[in-house]
Amino acid sequence: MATRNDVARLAGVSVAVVSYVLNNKSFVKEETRRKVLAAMEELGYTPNLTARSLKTRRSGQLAVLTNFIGNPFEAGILLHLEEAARWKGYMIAYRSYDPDREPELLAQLAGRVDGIILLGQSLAEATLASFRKKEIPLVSVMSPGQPCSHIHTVDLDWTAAYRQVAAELVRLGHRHIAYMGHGCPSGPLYPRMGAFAAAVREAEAAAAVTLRCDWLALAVEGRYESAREHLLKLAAEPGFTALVCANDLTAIGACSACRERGWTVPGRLSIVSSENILMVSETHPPIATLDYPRQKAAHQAMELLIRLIEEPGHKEASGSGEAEAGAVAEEIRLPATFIPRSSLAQAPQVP
Amino acid sequence: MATRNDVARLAGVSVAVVSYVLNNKSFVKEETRRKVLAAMEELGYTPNLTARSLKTRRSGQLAVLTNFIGNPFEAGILLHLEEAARWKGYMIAYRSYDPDREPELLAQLAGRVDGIILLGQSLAEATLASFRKKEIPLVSVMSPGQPCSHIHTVDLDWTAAYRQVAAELVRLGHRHIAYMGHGCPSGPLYPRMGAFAAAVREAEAAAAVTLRCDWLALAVEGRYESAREHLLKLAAEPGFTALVCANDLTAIGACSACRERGWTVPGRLSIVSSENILMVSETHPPIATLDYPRQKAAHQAMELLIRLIEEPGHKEASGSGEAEAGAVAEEIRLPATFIPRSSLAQAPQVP
DNA sequence: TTGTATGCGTTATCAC
DNA sequence: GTGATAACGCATACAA
Repeated sequence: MATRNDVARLAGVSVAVVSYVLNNKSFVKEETRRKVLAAMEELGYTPNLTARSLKTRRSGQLAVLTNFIGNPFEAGILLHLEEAARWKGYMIAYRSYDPDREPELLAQLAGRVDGIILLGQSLAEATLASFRKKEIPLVSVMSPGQPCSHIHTVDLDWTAAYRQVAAELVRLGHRHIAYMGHGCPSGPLYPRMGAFAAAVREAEAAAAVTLRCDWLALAVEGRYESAREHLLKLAAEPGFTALVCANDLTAIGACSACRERGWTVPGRLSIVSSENILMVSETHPPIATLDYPRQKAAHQAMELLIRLIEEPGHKEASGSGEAEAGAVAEEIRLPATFIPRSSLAQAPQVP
Repeated sequence: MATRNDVARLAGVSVAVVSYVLNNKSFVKEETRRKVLAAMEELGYTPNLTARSLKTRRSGQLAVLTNFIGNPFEAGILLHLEEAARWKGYMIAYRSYDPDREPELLAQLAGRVDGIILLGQSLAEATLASFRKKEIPLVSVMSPGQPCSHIHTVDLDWTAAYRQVAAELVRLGHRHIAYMGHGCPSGPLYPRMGAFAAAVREAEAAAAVTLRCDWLALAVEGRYESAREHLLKLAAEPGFTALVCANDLTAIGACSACRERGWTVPGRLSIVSSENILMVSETHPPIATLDYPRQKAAHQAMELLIRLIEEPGHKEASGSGEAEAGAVAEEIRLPATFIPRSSLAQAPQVP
């Protein structure tokens, strides 16, 4: 609407002075500053951020990519990401992620965002290379489903977390455990399965027991329905007494499926979940889970991303050459807190 | 990184031709087009969207403002808004809304977004006037807490919706009903209270009965805790047999509070909720609720907003003058579907 | 302390 | 069919 020219004319100064005032340069005479401010006020002037971006090559915007914001877990992370970004003077450009639309990604983001936060998505190497070439840094909250080269990551220390869970299950006498994870290898739930497997092996060694594990991979979406179907399959194998879920939505579905089948929780089946969204404390019974410190994860990721933006060349940019030796991806691992709730109990005696 | 100039040089053409190719002008010689495309490919060129915005005065970005994306309801709307925006070629700039930061709003959004979606927030009149002056259209999904002048709105037809609920409650013998709403008049839950009051009056007239209503206004955040506290207060008044909640999060909290107090649902108390987020079908008992067609609401709002952007002067802009006669705010009302579930039953006999 | 001039990467209007 | 060139609104080096 009103431009810097209009302000300058009204205040009787040059356009440069208006800029100086806007950028709080201290050398502007106080009287001039007041005149300029008055003019801006009168015209209802606001600087055009687009023009500024063009000049400064900084948009002040950060992209957040996730494929399903409907999960309160992801939404909670977005909440805290936005909060952290705002404190640092950035805005969030939210865009859902879909592998089919990945080719467009670059064109839609390049020159519009200063950095990118991934929520556990894995990007094609070609895409990653393009972003690196354009020097758009990228940080992932939650490890990408598939290992991606040189992606900075903030995530829970899943192995340590599941170590606690496995130990607790063993202590309570559970010997046959099912893990309900996610079949889609590009999604954020995938790495959790591997971590659980590792934790189980350690637990066996430590407690000198043998655990039998079933791995249930959920089909892509509709976690509730999938949880139901998979529980049915499991019902064919009567030995198992505990179920560990890769996320809370799945656990809630499993819990509800148990009720439908007449299985008591934890009488027949103990359930332990992961993430600790608000709802799992309000189910019946409340579900034991691993608390994922979402705020801390979001803030650390944001801090890292902004550092990469504002101190270029610090990491990644070795600049020239093909051997990106300097490009060591930072990997921040957060500790989880195990939240015991009444969905977890002693294993029932099996005949 | 690579600019249009680089492409032009490499392809041995002028910058204009590159533009022609990008904009699919048909008059470009096929051979030239191929040369240009090859050059773009080789350089990994992507048009700078910021520069384009500056020139075209269109950013292709739409702001979404909400104050609590942690609620799966709001998150679900965001999801569908993004979806609709994407189909139309727009991106979403997500920003949390906080009355304290409203003054900054204009400066952060002006010139960066082509339009704004509010999620039930009410803005100060001064802010609204500024946006109108800058011709940034604004559509609200859910009615703002406080009536705002000339804001286009898409929301549920709450009066009609609660009419169904009230009739059902009366039919089941309930005569003393509590409504748990939201005390904060600027939030999206506030208008629902008024709608329920109206519906109750109608129900009384229609069924020739007298209903006693208690109104419980929740304190700002932490709905679960608030739900607990207010239920305690209600306990002092033993007569009531039904509770209607303004949203599902509240209802889940209330349900859980009942369990703690040893009140059975629906034996002692029937609960009806509003919104129908995924979780309320998985609680124990499942909670009867009003389904809010989030996708439809989001899509209609987005469609309206984009129409306002792309057909300026159609609405609002009578352009000059003070009497904004043409500025009739559109108000789209969606029908709700009542979802009966087992949290709702016959009223118990009271002594 | 302030003004002038240049360029950021586009689009769009002209000429040629 | 294609090539110069002038804006868009801002930041800033340099001159005054």
